[in-house]
Amino acid sequence: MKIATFNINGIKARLPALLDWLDEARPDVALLQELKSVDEGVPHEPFEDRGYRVETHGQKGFNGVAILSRLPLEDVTRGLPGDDADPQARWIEATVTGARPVRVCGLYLPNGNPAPGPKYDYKLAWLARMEARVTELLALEEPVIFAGDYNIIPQPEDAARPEAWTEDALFLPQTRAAWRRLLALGLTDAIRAVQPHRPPAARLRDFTFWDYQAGAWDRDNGIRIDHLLLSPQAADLLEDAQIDKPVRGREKPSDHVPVWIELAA
DNA sequence: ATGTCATGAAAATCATGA
Repeated sequence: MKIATFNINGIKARLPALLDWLDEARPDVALLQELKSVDEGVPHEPFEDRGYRVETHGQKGFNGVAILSRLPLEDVTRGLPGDDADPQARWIEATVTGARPVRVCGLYLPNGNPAPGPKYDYKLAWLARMEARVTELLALEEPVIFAGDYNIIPQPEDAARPEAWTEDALFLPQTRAAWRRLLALGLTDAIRAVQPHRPPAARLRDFTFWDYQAGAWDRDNGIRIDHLLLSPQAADLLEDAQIDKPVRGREKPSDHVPVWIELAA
């Protein structure tokens, strides 16, 4: 089972690039973020023509997440539990069944800038709600995937220029501490789990986002903020994890690229 | 620092979010 996450930065603007990538990458499941559209604005036909069922959790203008699946899909839920008054569409779950069932959670974590401030407070509160939901799902002792745009740079080696991010909500100590708490619950960072051996001082350059501004892509001035975290039972099935970096260099690209895993499931 | 992009409301520019 191949599961991908991709922040597309607008379903309307990105449809051609998204379909080109789907046709070549052929993931069984694609978790999309930043639809920037209501549910009714997401076309189904181009995906259904390719064998994908479409489940969306949209919002006008901003945010919005979706699950595309070529495998049987059930028990779809929308919204991150823990605050019924939160109107932001940033979380969707479903169970997909290949050789065995896998619970997939697609997430678009708040950016949090400027920090400090109310937006950063929302990011930290959202992370606390996510910890609670992760804890619930881990108790099932089943394969579970938490994939999406985390808006978290976990470590200095996840940025080309870490010194430029020290005051940023994506890299502040509290943000990184919340990331470490997630891992401490028992989750595995898929990209880091399968990377080839490198010397400790190596610049890893496994980036997933390059700003549109200031020639960031041309300079490879990127950050790694799109992640797939795996429950222990999912990590046991992990066969591969890759970043589709060349997608960033194509025509009319998103500022993020797809990241995917292959599971023996 | 920003050399950008997408969206929506308002009305062919601007505010917002990233």
